[in-house]
Amino acid sequence: MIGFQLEMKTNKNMTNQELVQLFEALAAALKIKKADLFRTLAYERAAASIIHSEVEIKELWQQGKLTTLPAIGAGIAQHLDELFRTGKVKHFKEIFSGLPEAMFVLLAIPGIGPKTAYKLCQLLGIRKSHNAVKKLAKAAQDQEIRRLEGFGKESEQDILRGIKELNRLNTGRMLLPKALIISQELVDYLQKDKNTLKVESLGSLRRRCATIGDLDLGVASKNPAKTIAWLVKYKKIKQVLAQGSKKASVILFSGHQVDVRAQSPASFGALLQYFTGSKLHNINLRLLAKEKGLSLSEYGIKMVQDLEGKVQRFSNEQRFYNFLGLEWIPPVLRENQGEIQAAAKQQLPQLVNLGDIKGDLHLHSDFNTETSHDLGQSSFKAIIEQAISLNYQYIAFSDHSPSVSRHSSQEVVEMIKKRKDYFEQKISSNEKLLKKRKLKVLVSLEIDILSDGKLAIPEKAFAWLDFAIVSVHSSFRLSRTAMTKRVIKALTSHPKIKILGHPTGRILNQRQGYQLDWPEIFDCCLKEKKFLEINAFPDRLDLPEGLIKQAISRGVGLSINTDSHDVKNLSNMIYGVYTAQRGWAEPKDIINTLPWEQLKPILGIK
DNA sequence: GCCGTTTTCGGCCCGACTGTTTTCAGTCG
Repeated sequence: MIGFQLEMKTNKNMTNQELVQLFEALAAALKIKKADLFRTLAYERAAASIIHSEVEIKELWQQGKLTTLPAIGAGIAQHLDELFRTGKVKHFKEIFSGLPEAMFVLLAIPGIGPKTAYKLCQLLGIRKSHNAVKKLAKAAQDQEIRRLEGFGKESEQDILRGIKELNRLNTGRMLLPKALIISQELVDYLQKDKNTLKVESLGSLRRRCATIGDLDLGVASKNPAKTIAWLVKYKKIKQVLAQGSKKASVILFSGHQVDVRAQSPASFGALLQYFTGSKLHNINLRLLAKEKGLSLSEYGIKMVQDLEGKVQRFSNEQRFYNFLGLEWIPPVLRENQGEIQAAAKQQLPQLVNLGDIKGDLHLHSDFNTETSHDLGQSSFKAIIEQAISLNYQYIAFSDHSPSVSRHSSQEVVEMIKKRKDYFEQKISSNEKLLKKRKLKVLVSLEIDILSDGKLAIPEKAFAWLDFAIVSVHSSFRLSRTAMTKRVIKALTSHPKIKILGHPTGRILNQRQGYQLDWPEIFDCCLKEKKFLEINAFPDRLDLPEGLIKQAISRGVGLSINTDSHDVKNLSNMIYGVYTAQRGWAEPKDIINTLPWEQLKPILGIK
């Protein structure tokens, strides 16, 4: 977790995010108190496990299933039970006793760990959390820190830089496309050096996570030290944070931190594996290795028994996994969601790829539907030309429904009929081209789900639609029960409604999305033959991967759509595909991998 | 404090880099 205040205070209704902060704070406190190292590690693992949980921990508690979560055993389960019953945990209070609350705020500053945070609070007399960062910044500016024992001029500067970095982190992580662009420029630069043999992204970027913190790159190099020397000459570097013979950390003028690791080509496969993570994936891979008497590192694999410590090196990652008796695991799957077990049984999914996508069912055109939402920017013509260049077999114009507050029900019907006539006319005037390029154009609509679950268009208007998407665009704060009822009511209110658009409503870095009872939504989709969207817009990526995996395991079909509001957004499809891959999706799980003739009956089109 | 299809006890990942040190502790990934 970054940029958040770690939580010492507890209550009966703690969310997963708050619990993660609580457990990280507990681990930090245990480190100060020099508790058993492995007990500390256990709390850190519990925090990591909660981060990855798709269900609320409180719900698991209500169902008596706390210990089904990895890294939650009898001990922590008992503490959580006390927490959810009484809002307090006696044992946690003891762990925190005697520690200043301010130190847990300072921990959010990069470069400051538990020991340093504690020491600074003690030596500078910082106790309260609300102004801790401010007080620390002032002490650093007043050059007080360099006079403290164990600190110096450099560490004082580090603290100031860290506080600046904290403010940047608080503004949110980078969206995936931006991270890809910035890293590509640096990849191009690194490839210009004659020592460079190969450059690859590492970490969350290589796993194609929705948001990225720092950028990590790995270089296979004939001379790692020279590669690092070449890197720090990159003209977009604002500051070199650390530089050694194998790695360097730098900050770019854009404010983003980049970590680069260089290694000889003979060990490049091991380096890729090691720094791609995720952390939990690697921990479990190492446990598996250990069972076989092997030890993994970024240099390769060695026999634990081998006193000479000879390391079996791997130039390629595939052989690294094979050596452990596993299929190569695609980076998008390395999130400790059962991929290691699946790889051992040769049962990894055959992931969906961009090339499998045969059409886009959620596009906004510039036809003015007099909606309260954003209109599309591009014309019919521009969009079909782009669809043709992507080799699509079908697209659907799914503009927003007309605003209900500004139109009578009769006006809405007329508007939708007018829109149908407009598209019919456009389709027929481009008939030759569409036929030649085998592109089917559908007239759909993205209909608002009103707060009571009614639709923003009257029943009559469906006559002018081939099918429809429904989405929530308002009243995000309903209770889970009310929201679930609302969505199910809307989804099942007409047979032409086929897809639930951006199902969680999340906007990355901006809002969390609303609460839904997912098992109920999945059941509804199965029973009523409805589909969930994987919205490929980079700040949505919605469904998130965890729910994709659950939906697939229940047999619910999905549709990856770009929700394009401009012709250039059609290329965002790849981000939806990455997200689908992270949710273990195969082509058979995604309805728009079907050729038109097979999709047609699924959408109920004759 | 967690975990186990050889274990219910005895393991638990480890190397790079930095700063302030005279040989190492703290942080990070």
